Amino acid sequence: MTTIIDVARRAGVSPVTVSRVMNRAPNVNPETRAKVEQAIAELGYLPSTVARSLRSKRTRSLALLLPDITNTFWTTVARGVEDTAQTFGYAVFVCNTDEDCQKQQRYLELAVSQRADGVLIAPCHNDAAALRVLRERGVPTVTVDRRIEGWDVDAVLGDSTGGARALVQHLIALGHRRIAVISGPATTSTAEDRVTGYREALVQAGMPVDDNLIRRGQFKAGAGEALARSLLAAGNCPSAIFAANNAIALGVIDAILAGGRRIPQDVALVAFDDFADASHLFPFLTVAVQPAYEMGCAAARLLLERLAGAGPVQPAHIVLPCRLIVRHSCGSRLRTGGETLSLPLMVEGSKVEGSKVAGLNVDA
Amino acid sequence: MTTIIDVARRAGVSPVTVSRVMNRAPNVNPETRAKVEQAIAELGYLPSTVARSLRSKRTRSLALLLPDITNTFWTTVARGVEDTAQTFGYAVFVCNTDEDCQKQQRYLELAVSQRADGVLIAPCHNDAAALRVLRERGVPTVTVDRRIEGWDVDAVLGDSTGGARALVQHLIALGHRRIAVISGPATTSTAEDRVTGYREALVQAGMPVDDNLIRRGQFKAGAGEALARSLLAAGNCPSAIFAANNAIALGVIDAILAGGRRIPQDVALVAFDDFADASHLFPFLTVAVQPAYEMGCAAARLLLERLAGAGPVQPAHIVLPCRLIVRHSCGSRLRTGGETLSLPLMVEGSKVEGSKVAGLNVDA
DNA sequence: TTGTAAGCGTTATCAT
DNA sequence: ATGATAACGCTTACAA
Repeated sequence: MTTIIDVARRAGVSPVTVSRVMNRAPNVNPETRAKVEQAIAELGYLPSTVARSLRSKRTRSLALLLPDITNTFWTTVARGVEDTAQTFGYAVFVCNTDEDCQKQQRYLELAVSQRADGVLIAPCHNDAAALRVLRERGVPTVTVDRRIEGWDVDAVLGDSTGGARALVQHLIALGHRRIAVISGPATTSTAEDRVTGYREALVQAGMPVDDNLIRRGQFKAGAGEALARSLLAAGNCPSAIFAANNAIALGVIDAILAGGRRIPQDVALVAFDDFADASHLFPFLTVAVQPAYEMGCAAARLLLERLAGAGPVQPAHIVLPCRLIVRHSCGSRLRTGGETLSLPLMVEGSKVEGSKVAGLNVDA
Repeated sequence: MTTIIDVARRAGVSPVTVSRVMNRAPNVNPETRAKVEQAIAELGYLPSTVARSLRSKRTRSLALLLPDITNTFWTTVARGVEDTAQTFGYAVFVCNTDEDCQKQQRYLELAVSQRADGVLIAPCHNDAAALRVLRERGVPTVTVDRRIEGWDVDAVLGDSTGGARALVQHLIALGHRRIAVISGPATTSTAEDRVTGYREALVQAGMPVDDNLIRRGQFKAGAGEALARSLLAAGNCPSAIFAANNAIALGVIDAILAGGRRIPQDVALVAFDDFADASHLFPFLTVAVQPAYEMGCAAARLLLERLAGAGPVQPAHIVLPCRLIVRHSCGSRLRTGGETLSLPLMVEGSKVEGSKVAGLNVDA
């Protein structure tokens, strides 16, 4: 493969000069630059990032560890990260952890071995110990969508608590008095924040919290279905279910329909996250949508600022608001449309309570 | 960061010995190995793949270029590739080309710069010129889902022609006589193969082929919607539409419903590709499902065999069969289930004609 | 079985 | 503005 030396010879200069041209150094004679650029073009020279990285100690690459690359929420986050990174000349490795801490550990070690300049991660567990590999090496890190305990690190989050509260308030406003929640693992902040929002809505409405209506499992369709089945099989079936993410919602839909029940006539359903292009095909589903793409952008920008030595001194916790999309469905006929409400922006713990969401009272 | 020299010092051996231990070389004294392994553990040493790659001239990484990372078909392919690659100790960079040849070109150059050992690509254009960067450098390459013209390279494909034929035969068997197809760009083999299958089904049934019912655009929801709208707006509206992939199908659904029509009562719809977890929510949609995960696995395995110096001498063209999932829907009530038929396996042009699919005659 | 020496392709540093 | 030199961290080739 062509090297910088081949180019240098062809252009009649030293390798260092070629390097300068490649790196847009200012102190190069325009004529020399032209010669070199011609040689580069003629030889189709593409520099080895491997050699470059070894010498410069920067790879200009980021690692992005996601729990489920088949979930459009995560792929949308990934696009935000990639687009932003690319703007700054950074490449992104996307790694699929499958919510599996072992797999995550392997990928983290890989990221370190690859000498990624920084890591973006939706940790599969909120214990900071899992990120030790990064912490003890001082690898710049940003968590996405999830907080961790025990390491105050940059984080970009959706407003899980607020979104959950709004969804449950919506159900309450519709008259539901027996509402269940099916959430993710208790070891992820996102799952627990959504349960917290659920509780808050009930308490604020002066309703009792029945722990039997709070179920936890994986953020996966299979788990959602199993939990919903057991919930529906038990006596005193809830009139509404809040699914803590889109994958769970899909499973819940299965479970409800499999039991011969209808949505929302027999069991109402609200969910966190949307279903991308397919969203209009769920006319019955009111959802709290996170700004996935923007979350990816924000996380990448934060990380890149750190790498550039800029950025806030204190670790930043950026919380982006969710959009509540209220969908109506009287029967089962597919119908598009719905109303959109924006929840207020929240940054760094400056929670805005109440909001117009509390005033929701849309007919279903 | 800890280097091999630190480990060597700590273990009281030379760096080469550490290298031997890391690489599981056989000629290392068990006691020495133990010492070294302990030093590695104590220091938490993770070797630099950057330095390793520079010296060994192998990065143990593959580049995977996909047109749309938010489409579950592609993410499923990606998982197949990753799982297989990981088994062999290879990392995978996933790159999102967005069906944009310029973006693809940049990613190819990046892949070469990164010195990826091999490239898996669903080319956004069937002209081999776009892959020149790879070809002229002898980078081992496998195309996925799409063929290219002008470079006989390894390829792993779904049976687009057969799947399309089966879908259209299904519509014909149901009595449809005016069937439209909305396909992808004419410059992708997949789009054209599906149009070919469509034509074949019509011709075999002795039906006329009306070029006005053949529309082409992007493999995207927006394109599908626009094309379907213009199709439905024209006089002599088709009674059925064949959408050449899942993204197009979503747009078509939009267009049909927006026109106040129902599916399938007013306009029937069949599509290539499924919708992953959400598939059961499309009770009206008969689809030809490609074995996406297996396609990814097969492509990765083929590439890795090449890298290992094994594999067939001639470029291989592996064509995997599609599953036809026939879904029924008399009304608009959500209903799960359906029938599954397997199309015969096809490898390397050994097309199996006819098959039991021709005998399809399921009521809708 | 272990070690020494050299080099992979680039860039940092210093010199001119 | 340009070049000479060394070094990044590892593995290959060869020697002991």
